[in-house]
Amino acid sequence: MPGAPRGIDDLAAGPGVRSHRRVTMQQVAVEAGVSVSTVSKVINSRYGISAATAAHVNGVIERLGYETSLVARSLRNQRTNVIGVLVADFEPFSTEVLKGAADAIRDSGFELVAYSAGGRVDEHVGWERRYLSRLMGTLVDGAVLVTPTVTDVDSDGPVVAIDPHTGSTTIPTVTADNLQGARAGVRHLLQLGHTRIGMVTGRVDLVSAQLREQGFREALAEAGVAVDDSLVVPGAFEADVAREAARGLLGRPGRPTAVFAASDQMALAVLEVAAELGIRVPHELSVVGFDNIPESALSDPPLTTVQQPIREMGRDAVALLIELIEGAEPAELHRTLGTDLVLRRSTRALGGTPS
Amino acid sequence: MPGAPRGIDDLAAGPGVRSHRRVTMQQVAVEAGVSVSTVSKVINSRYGISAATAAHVNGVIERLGYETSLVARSLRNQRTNVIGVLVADFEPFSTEVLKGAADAIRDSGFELVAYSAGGRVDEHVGWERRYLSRLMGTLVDGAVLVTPTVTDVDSDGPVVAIDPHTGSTTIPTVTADNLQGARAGVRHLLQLGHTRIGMVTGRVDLVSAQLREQGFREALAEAGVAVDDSLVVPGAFEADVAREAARGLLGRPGRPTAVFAASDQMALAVLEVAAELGIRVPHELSVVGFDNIPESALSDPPLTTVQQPIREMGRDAVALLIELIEGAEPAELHRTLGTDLVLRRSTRALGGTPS
DNA sequence: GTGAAAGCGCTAACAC
DNA sequence: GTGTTAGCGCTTTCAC
Repeated sequence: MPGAPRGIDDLAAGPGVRSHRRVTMQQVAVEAGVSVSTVSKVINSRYGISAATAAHVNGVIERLGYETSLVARSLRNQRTNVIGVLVADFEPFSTEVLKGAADAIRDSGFELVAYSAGGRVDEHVGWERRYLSRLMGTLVDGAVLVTPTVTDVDSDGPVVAIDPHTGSTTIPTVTADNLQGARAGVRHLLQLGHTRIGMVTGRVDLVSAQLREQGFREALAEAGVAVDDSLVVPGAFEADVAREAARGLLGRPGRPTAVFAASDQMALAVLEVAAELGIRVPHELSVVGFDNIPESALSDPPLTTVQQPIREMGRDAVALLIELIEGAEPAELHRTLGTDLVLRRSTRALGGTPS
Repeated sequence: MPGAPRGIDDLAAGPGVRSHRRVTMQQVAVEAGVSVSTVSKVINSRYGISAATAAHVNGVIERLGYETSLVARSLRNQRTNVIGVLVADFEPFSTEVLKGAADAIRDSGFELVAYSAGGRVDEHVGWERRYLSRLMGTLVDGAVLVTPTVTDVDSDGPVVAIDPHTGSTTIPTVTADNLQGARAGVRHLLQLGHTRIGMVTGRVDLVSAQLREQGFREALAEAGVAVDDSLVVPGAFEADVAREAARGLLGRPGRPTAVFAASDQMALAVLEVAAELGIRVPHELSVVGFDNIPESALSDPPLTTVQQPIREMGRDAVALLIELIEGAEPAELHRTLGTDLVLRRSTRALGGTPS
């Protein structure tokens, strides 16, 4: 019984009838009086279509406001020309990465889609794996994993990790020179005469966090300063956690004269806590961060920090991923970008004269 | 066969041998010795499956690491349980929105995907329309448009706009009380004794920008202060443009004693230019922003600004969208959230004594 | 309880 | 040049 009021039926009733469902190629074909495959060929500029037909079909497409369904096309083709970026949450670091990724995507013919675990990372370690298998090969041609919670992803397509998990051996990575960076940051503190230096560490499962702590320890050892482990507190790369840690660190007697935080977000938290406790920065406390996120330049005082080229990392990761997707053999599968110490006003010589 | 950890390769014994492609339901079915439809029923917990079969199939799924293809499922079902957020670029405002959206998505059963035009908005006005028709009804069940470049979207599904384009009549919107907010900001300046007040305006095609300018003019009129149109300069909600505008505004003789910027990003740019020109803030220039993005609290001096609950706007937009998707009749289709003046240190009484 | 078969919207052989 | 046909991986009647 032809009782179903479906869009296609409407259209079959006569031209010009617009239903509320999305316009399909089928409808374009009927409306243009040609076959679906002809429409498909017109859309994809395949050979073997007369100019007149092409023009006519394009007219109908225009008139009906037709756009190809990404999903249907993806199911049919193995290629989708979409790159996915998987981030745990939208915060300053991942946002910078996203900007870099967007830079790299420009004029590449790819589109960019970001998936967020919504900050629920601790509850769902390994969420990337699930997302990856549901998307890869169908929705995206490849993916960039930002600070992933998993080591190896047995993915069905190219994957590049930014700031990878510890022990990632197989997947290509883009990362900053965390060891050198941390060393430089701590050396700076040492040169200013500080010896009682605290550290707020990052997410223990990330290579970057481990290397930053290692750099901290090495710089201290190099200067013949013994590490006081009670001054090394966990911050997990999260502002809240870092704030708590900073309270413990700064609220106690014999507090450090300087703090190295494994990320700017955490360094900013240290700054806040210092203000809260009436500890003047840099007069009574020097603080060095890591990342050089935009916010670090705007803090009071502006943060001395180890800059890593986050945006460039996003750009490189996507560029590398595209090479992989295109089947090229990239020269290097593990790219490490340099870090620089950015001197601002949150550090100062121990016992220095007031400015 | 002992010691074969590659489930997929084992399975490839039959027809359709393709080693590295994703695991399909078909493969699970073969491996489990059942039909595809049975596997589908197990996955979707449909009735009519024996506990034994379910357990067995689940075991195979586990072993093979199978995950359903989002694309294939989307093509078949009308529902995808995915919500899309379309942003022009990843910057502080849209990122805050994204965070709010992520909040709202939690435990809703929906997933969140962000699409970015990659900052190429000016080149591609109306990009949302294209994305929308390619995604809606297939990839996403609904979408949130952040500061869209288009008025009406003849979309095939629910759409909610945050900070909409001028003249949007049909689509539901979530927005802040821009008029009141701007009035409050400018009144604050007037109360401090300023009368020569400049303004850096926003993207002219956005309702928010227009209302902020209107609020500026109304507050001035209300105080009996004539608007000097040469003091109203376009900033387009972009830091670069605002910087240029600020240079013109502050570099000239007879510069204003106060500036109201239609966004924090632009206010921050004004701060930078002031520093560049050696104009001390707030001593020689008061600055009021709009948004209260995180960065505004960290500037030097911290920015006095009109706060709009960006994150909440993201949350509300998604909540509203979900109602729409679920077929509910939302009580209100246009939600306006309150704004508050946040007093920090970038404003000061005209001719006030040094602190 | 389970399987066979149709079909979502699209593309790519291959016919005509 | 253009149409016909066969699926991509999945869900869902409807038989058995």
